[in-house]
Formats: sequence, structure tokens, C-alpha cells
Amino acid sequence: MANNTPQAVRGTQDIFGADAEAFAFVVETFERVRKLYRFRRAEMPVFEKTEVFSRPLGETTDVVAKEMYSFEDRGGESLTLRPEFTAGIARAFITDGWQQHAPLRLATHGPLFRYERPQKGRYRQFHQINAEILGAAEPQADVELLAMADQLLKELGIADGVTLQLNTLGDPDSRDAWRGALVDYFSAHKDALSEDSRDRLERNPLRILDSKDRGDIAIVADAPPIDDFLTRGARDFFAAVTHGLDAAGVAWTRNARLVRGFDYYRHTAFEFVTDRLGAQGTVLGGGRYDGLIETLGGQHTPSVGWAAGIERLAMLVGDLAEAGADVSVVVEDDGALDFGTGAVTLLRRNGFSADLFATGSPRKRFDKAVKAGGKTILALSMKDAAPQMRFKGEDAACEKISAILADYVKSAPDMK
RNA sequence: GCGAUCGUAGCUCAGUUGGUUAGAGCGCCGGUUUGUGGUACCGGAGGUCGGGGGUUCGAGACCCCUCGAUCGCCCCA
Repeated sequence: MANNTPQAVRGTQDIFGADAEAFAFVVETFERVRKLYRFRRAEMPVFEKTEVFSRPLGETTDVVAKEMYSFEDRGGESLTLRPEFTAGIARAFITDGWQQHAPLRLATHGPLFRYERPQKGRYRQFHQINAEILGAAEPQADVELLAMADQLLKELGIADGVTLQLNTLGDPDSRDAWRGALVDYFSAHKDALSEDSRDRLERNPLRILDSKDRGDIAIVADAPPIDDFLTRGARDFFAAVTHGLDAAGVAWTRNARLVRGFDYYRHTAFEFVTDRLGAQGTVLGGGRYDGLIETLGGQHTPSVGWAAGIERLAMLVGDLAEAGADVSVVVEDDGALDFGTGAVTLLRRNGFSADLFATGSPRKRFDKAVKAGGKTILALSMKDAAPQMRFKGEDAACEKISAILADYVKSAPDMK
């Protein structure tokens, strides 16, 4: 049957039913919480000039560009489907003059695209919710941003088993000193490192810290910690963030090995991690990216943000049952079809969700309605050429429905 | 990009060491039964066994290629 039908593109997903309900629940909860924290809504383009995404990634572009969905448009310009929100928002901050709104709290959500091998909770087209505070150098911004994330996870009902892991990468001076010390340390243990990590030593030494290789983990345990290299300012900044989190009642744990691979990250880095999603344990992650907007040609603009995969959050939320209709109208006799059509429309106009069961074997329509899980069932049959209404059960809802339909029943020419 | 496992009706699966016209449950459609009733019974539709090639007298079962899924590695903005 499907022989002649094109297949869905690898890594895409058709989200439906209970999964779609969980997805919508995540987005709706995000929208609600974002307003509580006074984040403003933004809608961003799904594609940008490739440079918007490639330039901030710097030297590693070569590796990362292979994971971007890039193409030339008819004018020969290289465009890319957004693999993240932040770069596009940073571009808009510059090109649209959003400096005037700083400090600017922004929230957005939607599809992102990465050319990667699909696995659990990871797709080529996936969806994220995203929050940023642009043009805010003070640690209080980090606290607010994290408090919002924390509240979101709690309101989604998935905070159990999820921990906030927090680290600092310091300012550029701290970070450079630490990085140098790590390179020295790992170079001294080069022979004991895994092949992957020897490679990382050249490309991106900080990444050795979250290697999954057993041997590497042992070496990493004795690696010099960032704390030994923090400048006074960096230390004070991190202390202000952690004190703020404590004051806000946000639980956190220090993970001194949590890193971000790109140079524009400064100070705070964090991930909300669960042990319930296999290899893809990060549920929400982000950090402070004070250096990003400069790489795109803007003024120095300290900013902090996070993103979270909606699919992964939805998996943790679990299946949400689709609600049954408030009323199921069953036309048990085709003679009552017009009456049923009018009745169901009237109910919907009065705010009742309603299904109409009027197809298939008339004798089985009632059973269908029962199975569909409607809260109240209104069965319509014919008696002496006139439609008859009958409710299943008797409760307050039936009375309301009767009241809504009372005038309609009187006006129906063949209703008694 | 690499590795492992998997791919049979709409869904969940069974198909014995390769052997006749490919099965079940659920769902769907119709009929009978019941008639404030999610019951029971009967019947029906629906599969070129992911796709292509090969081995064989014979392949859903074996081999190769390909597409896809799942899990892990790499990567993770």
C-alpha cells in the first residue's frame, strides 16, 4: 500500500494524539510561566543567512557546519535552517535596534533543524522552548532566568529526579588560565587518554571533562578545577548567582566539570539533568554568552539564556489523555439527523465541546459514543415522526444542556 | 560518520531446522442479539511479509545492497 507513497524524511516526526497533547501542554505551560516572569514574546525566522549561525561557532565551524541544514537560494546566497534560537535573536538584537529595550527578556519556541543521527529524544527537526535576557550583565539576570526554568519544570510536574547542575566558566582571563592548565594536565596524561579525547585535546580540550570513557573519567577526576583560576570578579559573580538561587529557593548542585565548548560563553553554565532519558539526559540547558553578540558585529552585550527540547520534556510529562467531549450527540435514527446537526452546533456555540455520531450502523452509534468517552450522551431517535431526546444518566450537565436546547426544541417544527 | 538490534494486515504480534492457497487478537465495516444500552454471536474488507538483487526445485524465513526504526558512540550551538 505504501509502496507508492513517499516516506517521511528521516528524523522528522508526526506528533499526534496523546503525544501531541503532552507537547501542547509543555508549550502552554511555558507560555504561562514566561508571562509570570515578564518575558516578552518573539517570533523569529526559521532560516537565516548561514553566517548568522556559522560565525559565532568560530574555528569549530568546520565540524559543526556538517550538522547544519544549509542550502543556496535562487540568488546563490547560502541560507541555513536555524539549528538554535540564540544566534538569530542576537542578529535581530543588532539589526532591529533592540538595544533600546535592554535589558530585554525574550521567550520563543518552535522548530529547529540539525543534520544528526536520530536517537531517543533527538530528531532532525525538533522543537525547543527558549528564554533569553539580553543586555544584562548582573548576576541577578542569571538568577531570574534559572528561577523561571525551575518553576517551569515544577509546573510541568517533572521536577522529581531532575537536578540543576551549575558551574562557572569564569571571565575570559579565568577561562584562558584554566584552559591552559587543562591542556598541560591532559597533555601530561596523553597516553592514558582515549583516542577520542586525544583528538579533543587538539580540537576542544574542555570537552574531555565530559567524556564517557571510563579511563578518561579517572583522569578527569584529578584535573585542575576552574576554582583555582577564577579571578576575584569571576568568583564574586558566581557567588552572587548561587546566593540568589538560594534566596529564590532554587535547588542546585555544583558540577565543576560542566562546560560549554564555545568561546563566547562566560561565567554561568547550567543544565537540568535527569537520569530517565538514557544518553540524552539534559532536559534544559544554557548559560551566559557575553561574547556572542560581538562576534556578529554588535556592541559588547552581556546576555544569558537557556533552551529546552519540547520532545524530551513531553516524554517526561508522559502521555496525556485526550479529553472526551462535554457532550456526545448520537443520531440513532437518520430522521433525526437535521435536528442533531442543529443541536450539536448550538451546544458548541454555548461553549460545550461536542461530537456528533451519525454515521455507520445506527444501532451501533450509541456504543461508539460510549467508547469515545464523552461526559454526557444525548441520544436522538424518532417517535411518531418526531425527534426524541434522551440523556444517559442524570446530572447537572444534562440540565444545562436541556436549558441550552430548550428554545431550539420549541422552534423545531416537528418536535413536541 | 561508526556499531548493535530490528522491519509480517490500521495497531500489537505469531509464523516451527526454507516446503502447499500467510495467521491470531484488537480495531474497522455490515448483520443478528440486547434496548438507559460500552454485551454476545455471525459475516466481511484489509498484506506483492520495508524496497531491490541473489542462492534454491521452492524464501516471510538464508546471503548482499538499500531505505527506515530503536539503542549506544562521535557531536551537541
